[in-house]
Amino acid sequence: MRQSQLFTRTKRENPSDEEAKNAQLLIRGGFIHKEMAGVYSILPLGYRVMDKIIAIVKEEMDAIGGVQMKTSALQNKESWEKTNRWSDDVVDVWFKTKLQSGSELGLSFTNEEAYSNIAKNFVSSYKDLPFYPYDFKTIFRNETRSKSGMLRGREFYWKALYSFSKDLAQHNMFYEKAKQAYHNVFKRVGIGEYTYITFASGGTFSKYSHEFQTISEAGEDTIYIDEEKGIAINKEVFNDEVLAELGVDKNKIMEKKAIETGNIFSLGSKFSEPFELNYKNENGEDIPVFMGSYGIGITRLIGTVVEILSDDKGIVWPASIAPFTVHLVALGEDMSEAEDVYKELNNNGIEVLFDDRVGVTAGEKFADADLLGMPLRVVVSKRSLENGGAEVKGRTDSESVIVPVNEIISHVKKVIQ
RNA sequence: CGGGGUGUAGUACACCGGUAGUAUACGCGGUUUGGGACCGUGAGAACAGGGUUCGAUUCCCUGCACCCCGACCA
Repeated sequence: MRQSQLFTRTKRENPSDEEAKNAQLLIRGGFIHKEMAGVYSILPLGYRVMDKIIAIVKEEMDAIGGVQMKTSALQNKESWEKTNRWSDDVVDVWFKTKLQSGSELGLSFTNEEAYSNIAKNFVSSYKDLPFYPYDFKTIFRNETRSKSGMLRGREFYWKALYSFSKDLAQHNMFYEKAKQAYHNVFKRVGIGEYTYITFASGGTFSKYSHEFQTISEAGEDTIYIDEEKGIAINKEVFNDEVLAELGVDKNKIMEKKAIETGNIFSLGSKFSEPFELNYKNENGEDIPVFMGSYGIGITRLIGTVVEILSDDKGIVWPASIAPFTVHLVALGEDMSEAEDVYKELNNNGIEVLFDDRVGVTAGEKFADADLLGMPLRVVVSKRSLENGGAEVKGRTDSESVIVPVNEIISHVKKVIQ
């Protein structure tokens, strides 16, 4: 994409109405636009990041048997009354509205009811199980206080997968696969080394749920990390008994603030019972389906990556989710050589943002490249050509290297793999 | 929802009970051309309502918006 065609502009200064680093940088770079507190529109650059994260999550969900679908945002009252979650006294984050007829509706704040309701139409025998539908969806929560930019919004985008199994054993097999898939996701989006599977409160059907907590001062949760075991314990369940059960030495743990970037949860029959979501077993008996839920906040993940991986110059995108792999910067009036490089990169399937803006100084282009955070910066100018080609620099490198023009493609491919 | 703070050009900030200023961004002209370069010039602003006052952007009240702390986060 040509930067001259990108309608967004970078801003030199932080917005006065954002304190959170992730929101400041994303707004300054033109990745998002704030509509109101806790509500952001995703601009072209931000959309490319979101798109890549979605692709990664989709791949991992498909790999463990997930089947993608789409549940509706508008939800009818009846489904939620079955589980006693319609009343504002029980759930205080509802956004509700009405049809012209007067019927009440709600905007999805989660998906259990929607999926249970759908599954009821298709489950009748143990032979129908298990299955694992999931979707990406805008979720609405009327939070009393949104905060921290993209980390806690009133409208956000998530992936929710639900497992429908015949019993605990079948459920557990998938649950373990899901754990691994989640590890894969966080590793692939570049925050694996900061993210710990964390034991948290479990509810009726399992002692623990598992959260994926990414270490960050911007986080709302406090966790205790056992580095050796590679696990953590959420403060909400932290006590001597839990420590003993998990075999964690109290003297070897670190207390950290963390962002809950994902969670997986055994639901058991909590939802299948009120929906009478049963199947017939081999003996013809009605048995409630054993459910599990698996969520990842996509927009929260974007904020988390920025929160963790940025530096004082701007954002540092991991190559896997960067809007573009290469930020091609043309300096000087004669951009013909840069144009050729741009075409060549495109022809080789390398995603490139081409700073072809006329009359913008070198310093400004460099500052923008740092702020926008593409993994590789390639400068083509009179000087670089005199020096033997293009200057290639990784976002976090301090020095660039000269690469002959005819070797740029192979060099880029080698660096990003 | 409790507490605290803030609302002024697109953005970030000043000042002031009596003509609202600077930077940046933007338009135009020119000089520049490797880390947000420079000169000239132009356009552009007081959250809303009420009150006090000769006069309110400034002081007071109410509302609204935004930020932060806490509570909440099934």
